[in-house]
Amino acid sequence: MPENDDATPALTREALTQAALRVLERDGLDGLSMRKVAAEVGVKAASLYWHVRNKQELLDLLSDAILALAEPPPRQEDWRAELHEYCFRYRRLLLDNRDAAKVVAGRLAPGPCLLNVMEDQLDRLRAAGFSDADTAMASYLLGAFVQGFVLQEQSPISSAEVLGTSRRDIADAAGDLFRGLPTTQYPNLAELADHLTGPDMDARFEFCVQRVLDGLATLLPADRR
Amino acid sequence: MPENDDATPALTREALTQAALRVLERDGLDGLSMRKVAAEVGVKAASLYWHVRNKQELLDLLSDAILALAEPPPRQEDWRAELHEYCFRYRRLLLDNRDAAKVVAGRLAPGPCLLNVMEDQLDRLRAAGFSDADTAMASYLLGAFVQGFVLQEQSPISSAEVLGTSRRDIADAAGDLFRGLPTTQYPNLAELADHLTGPDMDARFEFCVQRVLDGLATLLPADRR
DNA sequence: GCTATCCCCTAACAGTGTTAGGGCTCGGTA
DNA sequence: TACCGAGCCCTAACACTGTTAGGGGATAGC
Repeated sequence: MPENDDATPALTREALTQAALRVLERDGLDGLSMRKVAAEVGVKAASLYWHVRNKQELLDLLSDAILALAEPPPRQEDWRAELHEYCFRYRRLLLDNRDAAKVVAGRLAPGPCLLNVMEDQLDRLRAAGFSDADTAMASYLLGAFVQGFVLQEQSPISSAEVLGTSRRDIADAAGDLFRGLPTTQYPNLAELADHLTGPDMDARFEFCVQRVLDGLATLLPADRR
Repeated sequence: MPENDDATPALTREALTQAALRVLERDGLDGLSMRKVAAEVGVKAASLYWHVRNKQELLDLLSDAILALAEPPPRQEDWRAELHEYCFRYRRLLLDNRDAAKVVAGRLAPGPCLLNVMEDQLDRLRAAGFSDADTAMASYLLGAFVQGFVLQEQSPISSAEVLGTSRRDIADAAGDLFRGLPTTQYPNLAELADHLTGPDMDARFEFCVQRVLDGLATLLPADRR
């Protein structure tokens, strides 16, 4: 009976990946086990190894599946506005899909979607007027920067897991911590406590993106900045 | 007999951390288990939980212990050279200690050594002439950037674990991959293959650091750049 | 000598990734 | 029609993992 109703649509690598994506969203990366993914598609764990070499290969597929959700921003005259939007969308993508940053950063899987993203990125950079060498480097910089930012942004504060302190409370607690430090030993931390903990992550990202774009702008001939 | 010879120096959190550091160096983060750390100090796994709440707390200690190895560069007149050296040393630290980037990036543990590093960083930025608000943001940017770069740099290429392809061969293989892509669908990737895979990581980091520093320089009044 | 504290132990639980080997159900072929 | 091989899933198991409960021996103070 090759006829299978669409409720259980033929166990393919694609279906496996989508199931893994659902488990990831529900239980996070730490809760993503082969047994759970198998259960999600109505199958036992060992069966997955017929379709996938090991868990890492599944994570590679997962990584590419997440990148598939990326929607490149419209092309614009203003290269800065375009790259700015590009960074913001990339960060949004990593924030909106649970543990996406960890999955994508964990391993560089050159799947088709990553290639598409890279191709698109290179095209925009060249259109902005960057040289071939600078384009290649700038692409690397943007990727590493956004991933690094989101990873940092999402890394849990170790002293704050005791209670379910929300994100806002964490900033307050960190502020208190900094302000409470001995001013003789940590004068700058104490003095800059408000600046260190005040701006929310959106504002920080805005700042950082602007700096990186400023840095890239210096590579362009003056009339194209 | 409270007297214990220095060969087994009284199981403290400090000794535990150092043992974990050795296991990390030997077996990597994936191979770092409570049982191995316990064996390293000549004890059974359950005993660790007397000194440490759980594995995560041990990783927090480990993170701070790695940061303790950081040697801040000498102060300089030229703020650019100073921050440049700062970034390079931070990257070196993360590269020289196995899986250090993953450990440090995994969780933000505000231990004493992290506070020291932050304090030092803030001091240098202010001395360079940055405003209080910019100093706080720049510190965040530098940390996220370097960590992101090293994490990206160390993330294994998924298609390359089949054989023990060395780092140099990986670049070659990636070059071949890019060049072999259909030029109609991936013209930029194919055309920039050499630029994308050619420069080694040191050169890429140099490029990226210079861009970030350029971006920060725009914040300074013209006479202090 | 008693007690309390500290520190380590054994044993176990529930879960992990992964493999070996068995069996069922198909499509194609003799 | 009978067989065969391939494709796909299964059970069972192995060697691990983090973590907890509860026991026991040594030490210090009263």
